[in-house]
This record gives sequence, structure tokens and C-alpha cells, in this order.
Amino acid sequence: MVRQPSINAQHRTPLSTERIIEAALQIVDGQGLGRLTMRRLGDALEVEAMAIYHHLPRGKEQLLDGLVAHVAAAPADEAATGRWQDVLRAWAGGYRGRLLAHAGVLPLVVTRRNPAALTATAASLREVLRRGGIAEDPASVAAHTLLGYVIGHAALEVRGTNEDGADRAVDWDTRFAAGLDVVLGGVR
Amino acid sequence: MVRQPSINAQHRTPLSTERIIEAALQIVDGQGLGRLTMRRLGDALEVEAMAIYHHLPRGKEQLLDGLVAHVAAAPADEAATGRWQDVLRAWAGGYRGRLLAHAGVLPLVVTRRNPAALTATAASLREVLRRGGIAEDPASVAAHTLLGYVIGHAALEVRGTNEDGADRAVDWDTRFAAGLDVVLGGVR
DNA sequence: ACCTGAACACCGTTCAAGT
DNA sequence: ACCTGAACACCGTTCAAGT
Repeated sequence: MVRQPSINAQHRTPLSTERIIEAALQIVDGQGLGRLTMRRLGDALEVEAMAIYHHLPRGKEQLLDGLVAHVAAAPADEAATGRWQDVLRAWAGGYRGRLLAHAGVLPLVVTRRNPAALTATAASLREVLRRGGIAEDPASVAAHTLLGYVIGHAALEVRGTNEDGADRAVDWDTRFAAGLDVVLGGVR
Repeated sequence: MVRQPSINAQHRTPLSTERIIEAALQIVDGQGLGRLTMRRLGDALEVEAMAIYHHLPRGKEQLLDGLVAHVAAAPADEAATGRWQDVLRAWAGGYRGRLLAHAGVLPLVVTRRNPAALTATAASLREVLRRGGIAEDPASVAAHTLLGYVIGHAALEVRGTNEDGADRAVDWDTRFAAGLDVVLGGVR
């Protein structure tokens, strides 16, 4: 399929940071992080790779930061009603699903320096615990413990540590829920 | 500094997989994962990049797998005496230090498919719990929960989520220990 | 303002050749 | 057996130029 950019370049909807990030996420989800290149991303957007730099001046660095922000910033619903255990269980399930759905960005979530996204998420967890009557310090500890557990468990799942010493297959859903109970049960 | 490979190539100690992995780890620790290239690795070993392929036929893939195996395979001491809580606390402290010392390989630990290393580590944790009198299923859950927590927490630390909502600086050592108590306290 | 085209300095990897 | 040198098909990014 041959593109003819110079003919209809002015008639297309122009690029935007949002469209770029979404296209990048699609490439990562579908083909893996290693296949996310500026040239391929340009192709997906029907644009020359260099056009991306007009919207993301810091280039690929900024692109990867954007992916992390998009995936890792998913705060708990602080206004939710019910026991904090249930609120956090629901959040954890959703966050885990999100990380697994975008497993390709997990290595970026793990090491990119992007305080905003994870800090906001951790703060929302702490707030849920505070409203649930947990004191400041234990709430702060529990928020980080929970976030750490969910991220770490997602990492184990993605890696597919699918044997359990002997020959038992692992039911990840069950294991995640059980581990979650361990973490929540230890709070306070 | 100019190398003269053809002159003394035969007089040098020959390459080995071990030396290659160690040199690679040194580059990653010192300059970051992004600067680990086959050419630079060759330079560090005073060899042409292509010589590496003779020892690692699968090339860079195999190199990265080797790094993960080197860092992530650190089982607990199953023969250790004392309460299982103390044994696991000691292991967790050591494992965390190991991950932080090689923060550059953390993204690889998180997503490379390399069952052996992490599976062996998880199995050793389970064994410690079994010997401590914990039943099979809870021991299995706790082992994964603990491993997930340590990896996830190391990820949070590396990312430097150094604010805690308001303006409190984070003492990572304290926070890690407190979260560890949450996890261990929830076991059973 | 927004995008293109050519160019530069790098990559990983192959393959034939040297010792 | 072990390593080199040249080559290939890619990268990210710059920069001047087009509309």
C-alpha cells in the first residue's frame, strides 16, 4: 500500500499528542516495545517520522514518558462508599488488568522516572485508607505496600513464572486474590 | 587510546560467557541499559563486537537473558535456622539490595521470559515457609506475594516516587521494612 | 504552524575470511 | 576454535526546505 503524503497532507486531521500516544500504545500492545520505532509510528499515523518531533520535541524519551503516564496513572475512587478493603480490592483488580493489558509498557513503568503518575496513584490509595479510619503512618505504608505488590505481581505474571516448583499449574487470578488478602489482612 | 587487536589477539585470555556477562553488567550498572551495545561491550572486552556471537550465538537476546539470570536468581537459604519470619526478612533485604544495585536490569527482570531464575527463587521461599510449619497452599501464596512485593517495591524505589502526597520525604528503608511486616504479618 | 527529504552517526547481525 | 572486517538493513535525530 503506497501512501501519497504530499497530495493530501493538508486535508488530513492534523497530528496531536493524544493520537500519537494512542498509536504508540497500539503498536506496543500488538507487537511489543521493541517494535516501537519513530519510523513505524510515523507509518501508523500516515506521516513521516520527523513530523512527530513537532509535537514531542524531546522525541522518543517524551513518547515513552507519555506511555507511562497513560498506563500508570489510575487512581482509586476516593469517593467510593463501602469498606476500604472492598474499595482497594476493586482498585487492585482494575490496576492489575490495566498493567497486564499493556504488559509491553511494564518495563517502562518500572524504571522511567515519572513521579507524577505513580505518586498520584499512591496518594489516592492512602486517602482511601485514611477515610476508612486508618491512621496516617500505617495508611502511608499500606498504600506503598499495596502498589508495590500489584506491580510486582503483574511483573511475575507477565514473565510467566508458570511452574510452582513441582508441576502444579498456576491460576494467576486466584493467586493474585489470595496475595491481596495477605497484604490487606496485614494492614494496621 | 588505540587498540591493536591483530597483534596480540592470541596472547590475551580468551573470552568466556562469564566474562561477557560481567562486563555487560558493569556497563549497565555504570551507564544504564540504554548504553549496552554489542560494540561497546566488545570495546570493554577489547575485542570486536562480532567475537561475542561466537560465545552467545543468540546474540543480544542471550546476553540480556544472562543478565537476568545473574541478578534474579538469589534463593533464600532453606537450611537457615531460626524463625521463618527472620529468614525471609533477611532474604528480602538482600534481594532488595541486589535489585537496587543492578537497577538497570530491573526492566529486564520484569518482562524477560526466563522462568528458571524467578521460579527457583520463589520455590526457595516456599520451602522456608513449609519448614516453618506453614501449609502447602498458604506457603505457595505467601512466597509469590513476598516476591511480588519485593520486586514491586524495588521498582517504586528506582522510579523515585520520592514524594508522599504532601511534602514528607520518604525513608525507603523504613518503608520497605514496614511493608515487609505487613506482608509477613498477613501470612497464614 | 505543520510536515517533508536528505543526511549523520549510530545500531544488531550476516557472512566470508583470516589465524 | 576463535576472532576480524566489510557489509546490510535498520535506528533516533538534525537541519534546511517546502506549504
